[in-house]
Amino acid sequence: MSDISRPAADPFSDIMTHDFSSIDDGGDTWSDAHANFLSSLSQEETQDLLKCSRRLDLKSRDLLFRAGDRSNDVYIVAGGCIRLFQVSTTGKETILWFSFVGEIFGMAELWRGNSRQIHAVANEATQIYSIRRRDFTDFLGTHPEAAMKAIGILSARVRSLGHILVGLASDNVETRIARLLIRFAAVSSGMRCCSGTTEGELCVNVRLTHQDIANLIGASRQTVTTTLAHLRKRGAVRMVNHHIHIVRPDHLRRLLELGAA
Amino acid sequence: MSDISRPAADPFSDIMTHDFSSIDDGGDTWSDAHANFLSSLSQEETQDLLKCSRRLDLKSRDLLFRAGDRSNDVYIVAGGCIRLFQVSTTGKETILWFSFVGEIFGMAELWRGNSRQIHAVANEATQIYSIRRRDFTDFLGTHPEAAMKAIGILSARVRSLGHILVGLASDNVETRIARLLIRFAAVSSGMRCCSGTTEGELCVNVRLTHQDIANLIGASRQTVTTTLAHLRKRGAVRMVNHHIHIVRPDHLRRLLELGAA
DNA sequence: GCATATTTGTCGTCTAGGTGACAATGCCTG
DNA sequence: CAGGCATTGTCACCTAGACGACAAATATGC
Repeated sequence: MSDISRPAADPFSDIMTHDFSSIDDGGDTWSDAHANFLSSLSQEETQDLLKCSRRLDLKSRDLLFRAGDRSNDVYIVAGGCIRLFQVSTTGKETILWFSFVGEIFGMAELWRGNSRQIHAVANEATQIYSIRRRDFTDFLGTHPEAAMKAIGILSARVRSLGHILVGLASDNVETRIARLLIRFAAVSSGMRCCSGTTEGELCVNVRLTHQDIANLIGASRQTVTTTLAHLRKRGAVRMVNHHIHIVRPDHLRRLLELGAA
Repeated sequence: MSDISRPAADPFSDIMTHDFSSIDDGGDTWSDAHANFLSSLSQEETQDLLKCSRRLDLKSRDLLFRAGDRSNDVYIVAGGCIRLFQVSTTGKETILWFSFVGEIFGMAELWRGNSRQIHAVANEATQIYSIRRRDFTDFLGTHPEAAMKAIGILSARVRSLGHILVGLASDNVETRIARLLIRFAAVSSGMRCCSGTTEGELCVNVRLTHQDIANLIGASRQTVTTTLAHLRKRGAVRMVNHHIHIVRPDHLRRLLELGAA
């Protein structure tokens, strides 16, 4: 495996230095949607929250939970990346979310009571803080500031899902890919690229197979391969060390503004 | 206009008696997603919240806010129904949400600061409580219980949007319509149907044109018309007073379980 | 009660993109 | 280092559903 998104030796130092607040992807701020919950808390809050957490270490592809599970914890990514997805009755996998360092996930299912709606697997070697439902709600109850932040994060997710929904309903595959790449570039801009970016280039610093992209945008793997080849031929993106670099961000952004080509 | 979803003379009495908690739509509980925020609050909380609210009366099709607006209020539906949608660059309208009596909306955009992401129009004559951002956040800060409920509602919306997303990515139009109808039947089960339902029948007590349905499920109006005609021919649904009755709910549910036919 | 606008229903026609089938390449593991 | 698995690339084929264009039926405002 390449060194893309390699978990930091000490995940904590990583969490504390992440800050994407200045990246804009035109309209929605991805950094906002993928807000770093943990680093938004004060030292004290962080301590109060993590003191009742368990650490989990996951290897790539390890399953954290599956739909139907009773597990009722909230999780925070300490290092690595978690893929959250749903499988339809026809067997098709749809990726709903990637959770990166510092992000909290599983929160939306706490208030449902019974069971998980989605699947969560480690997209690479990943470290997790696991917090029991009860501990987490207690924490929120006793830390109003943190509760507000939780509301902010859920709000961001609502907005983000809304955007994705609109895109899925009205854009063609090329546009959906363009949007995805720009968003992921914004998320991963915090981690410096293994092989350096040329001026003006954006690095999509996440390990994504064509199948992953297909599952993220609701398309078939073949179409993704073809469309990506097309974007490459036009010089909009290029492959570097098995991940994508956006050569001309404005090129892709124009694609988005124009809608379907 | 027919008497579908006619706002009650006194919206309050309506709000207080609504309770969909027993309706299940198989998997997700629509009633949960469309939780009645207002009636979930205690008498005291309700008073504290509404004392700083303004009442707005909207005629059918009145615009409450549009994308880009600076308006930063949260709203609660006192009577009627609000359509929340986004328009893509190509002019295609995607409906993200319908807010019914008692529901709160606009909340997800409070934490964004700058501007509205979506459009909101009255789907019929509608009464609204409008609460300023500041008042609302203060309210949440001083009423932890209510803050928790807000989190619960946002969580439900996240789950619901996730479901819709998965459906959009992997189901065909017929399945998406079936799912939509069942969900809306569950929501509107609280209001009794103007013309009575036969035993075992469900009434989709919402005013929806084929175009609306198309915008909700990401399809073209023509396809919706055809598919609905098909479902009618097969006896799964029937038209009563210009709204839809689900004659055989289990028929539609089977459709969902099987996935694409 | 009339005129206009909106909604429904039904055609062809056309295409984006799904599907299946392979070969080629690369990668990880024993 | 070899075999196996995952990923990419590229076909040819096919179909769900978009789109445009109507006519008919309804609703709504004046």
